[in-house]
Amino acid sequence: MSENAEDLKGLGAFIRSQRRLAELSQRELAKLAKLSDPYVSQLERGLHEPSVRVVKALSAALNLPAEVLMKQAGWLGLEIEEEPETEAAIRNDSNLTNSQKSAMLEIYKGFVSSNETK
Amino acid sequence: MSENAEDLKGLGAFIRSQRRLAELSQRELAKLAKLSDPYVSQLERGLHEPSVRVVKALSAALNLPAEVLMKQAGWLGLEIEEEPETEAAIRNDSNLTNSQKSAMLEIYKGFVSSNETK
DNA sequence: TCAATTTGCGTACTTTACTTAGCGACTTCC
DNA sequence: GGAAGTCGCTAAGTAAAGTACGCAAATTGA
Repeated sequence: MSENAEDLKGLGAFIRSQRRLAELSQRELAKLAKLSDPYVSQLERGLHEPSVRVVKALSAALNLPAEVLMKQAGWLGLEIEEEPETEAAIRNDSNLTNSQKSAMLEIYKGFVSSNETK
Repeated sequence: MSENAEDLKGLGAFIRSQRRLAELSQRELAKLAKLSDPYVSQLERGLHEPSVRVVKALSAALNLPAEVLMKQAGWLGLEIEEEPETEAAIRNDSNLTNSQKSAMLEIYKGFVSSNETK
């Protein structure tokens, strides 16, 4: 049945990437989420299935909705949205002026197209 | 901070009511969900916080969407909130590399904070 | 009436989640 | 040259999740 071992590795990799994006060390994230740092290390390598308590603490520390982590863990059916709707998010963001939106969209498109020609 | 002790009892009571609604004994439900029957008994009385694996197995056995049980356990926000969420969209965008994400996030935060002091 | 099952639960045990302590491989700074 | 800090990780322990076994109080049914 191959099991959820793959899901665990996926979740771990996701946590690691989000932690690095937030520029946090394992110890810093552990402190924010009130966990031990070796356990964060073990989770990132997919050695354990975290409890819901832990997932909620991690998502809070990483400023992510808990649903996103749960979905990564394969715990939630896809009924929770979340597509890479970056462009739409920028356009709909009331915290940005129109010219700021244009600037970000241009930067974004530049990044994406430069990646495609890789 | 007795905290989630109430949530646990609520979840247990909910499981029990759903099980009876389906006309199942604890042993039958346990077999369907591949659990031991004393454990089902313990869960219904709120003695333990089940893992996600167990919640999923129970919801499948009871023909309920997992989200319903998770909400009963207080694990899920009541709905999919989502504000602007531009940051989350950027972070989740698989079309961007990590350094590109960092760059866009920095630009974005710069815009937002400059607007606030206006 | 009285076996024979079935119900839910107490208890002791195993397994897994999670922590405390510490190691080796870098850095940084004197 | 170090000392001193930080990084991710291993190893060994504790605590909590989950199971195996059995018991007493209901049911069923002859």
